[in-house]
Amino acid sequence: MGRAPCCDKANVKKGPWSPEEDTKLKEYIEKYGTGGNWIALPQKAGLKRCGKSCRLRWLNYLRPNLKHGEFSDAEDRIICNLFATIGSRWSIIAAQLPGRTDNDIKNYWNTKLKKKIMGAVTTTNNPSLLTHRSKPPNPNNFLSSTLHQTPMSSSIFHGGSNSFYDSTTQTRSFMDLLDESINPRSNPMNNINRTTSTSLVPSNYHCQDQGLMGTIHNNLLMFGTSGTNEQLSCSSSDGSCSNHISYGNNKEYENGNNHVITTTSRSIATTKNGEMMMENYYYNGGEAVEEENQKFIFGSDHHGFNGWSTSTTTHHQKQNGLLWEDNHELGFGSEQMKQLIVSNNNNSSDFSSDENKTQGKVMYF
DNA sequence: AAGAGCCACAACCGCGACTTT
DNA sequence: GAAAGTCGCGGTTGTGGCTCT
Repeated sequence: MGRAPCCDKANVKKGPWSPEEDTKLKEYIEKYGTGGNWIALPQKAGLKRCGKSCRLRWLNYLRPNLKHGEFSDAEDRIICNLFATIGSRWSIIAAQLPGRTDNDIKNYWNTKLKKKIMGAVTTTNNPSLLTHRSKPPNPNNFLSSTLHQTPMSSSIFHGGSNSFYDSTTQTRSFMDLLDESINPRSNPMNNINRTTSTSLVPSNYHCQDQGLMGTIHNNLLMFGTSGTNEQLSCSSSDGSCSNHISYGNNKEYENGNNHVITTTSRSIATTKNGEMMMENYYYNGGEAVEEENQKFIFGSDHHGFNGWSTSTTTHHQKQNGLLWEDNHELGFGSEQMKQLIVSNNNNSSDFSSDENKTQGKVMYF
C-alpha cells in the first residue's frame, strides 16, 4: 500500500511560480504566518499549489533576508570545510551561511564549486609526484581509514591555516587547493615556512598568507579539543552521550536594533569509545553578529562527549578555528578530496560513514 | 540565423523523522 | 503503541537562457 499523497495532485498547479502567486503567498505569510501547517496554507492563501511547493517557494525564494547572487570566497571556504567534514548535509551547511538556503548551496556546489575543486585537483597536482595507494580506501569507511591508517604525529594543527601537507604522498590539503583555486596568491607551496620535509603533518607548516581566512576570522571550526581550556559539557542526561544524534532548537528574537538573531544549537554525539567523531556544534548568527560569533565545533576528548563552548576566552583562543585533536589529522589530500567527491557521487552515503542519520551510527573523522 | 549543447537555477519527488491523534 | 498527518531533507528533473558551431 502506497503512501497517501500530501495533496490532490490533479488540482494542484506545478511548475514555475508566477509573480501573482508569489505576491499572494508572501502577503499571506507576512500577515498570518505559516500557522505551522503548510498543507492547509495554500487553500487559505487562495493558491492552487501543494503545501510543500509553497513551503519551498517561501524558504528558498520569498523569505526575507535571503542572499542571492555570487558566493564569496569566505562562503566557498565554509561550504568546502563543512562538505569535507559532514558531506552533503546541506541544511547544516546552510545554517552556517546566513541568508543562504540549502537548495542554493546544493546547486552552487553541484554546478560550480565541485568543478572548481576538481579542476584545482587535476591542474594542481602532478600525478607523477603522487604516491599511489596500494589499494584504494574503503569508501564506506574512507575518513576513518584515512585517519587511522595514517601514522599519527603528535602535532596539533590549528590556528590560522588550514594547510596540510603530506610529504609522503606529496598531497596537499583540500583547503590549500581550494584556497589556491579561489585565491592563487595564497598558494602555500610558494608561501610556506617549511623547516622539515620529513614529518607527515608538519606542525611548522604554516601558510603565511591568511588574507582570506581573515575574512572569516572568527568562524570556528574545531575538530577535537586541545584538552586545555575547554569547559565543555555533556548534554546527555546520563553523561554517556553515546550513540545519539540530537538536534536542538532554533530560536529567533529581536534585539534592540530589530535585527533578528537566530541561535541554533545542535548536538550530534556518537560513541564514547574515544574515537574521533562529530560531536556537537553551535551557531549563533544573524545580521549583526554572524561574522563575530559564528562557530562550528566538533569535539572529542577521548573520554566522552565534549559539547561546545561559546566563551569569549575560547572565542579568542580559537580564532580561525581549525583545531585538530592531538592524535588525529583531518587533512584532505587533493586526491582524497577528489575521491570523496567521486565516491559521494557514486554513493551518497559513502562520504562520512553516516550510514544512517537517525540510528546513531558513528561518524568518524 | 538556427540548431545543438551546456549551464544554472527553480522546483519537484520520495523518503525518513517527527508530531499528533 | 499504532496510524495518520506533516515537516524537512537530499537527490533529481525540468526549463529557460546563453554559448558555440
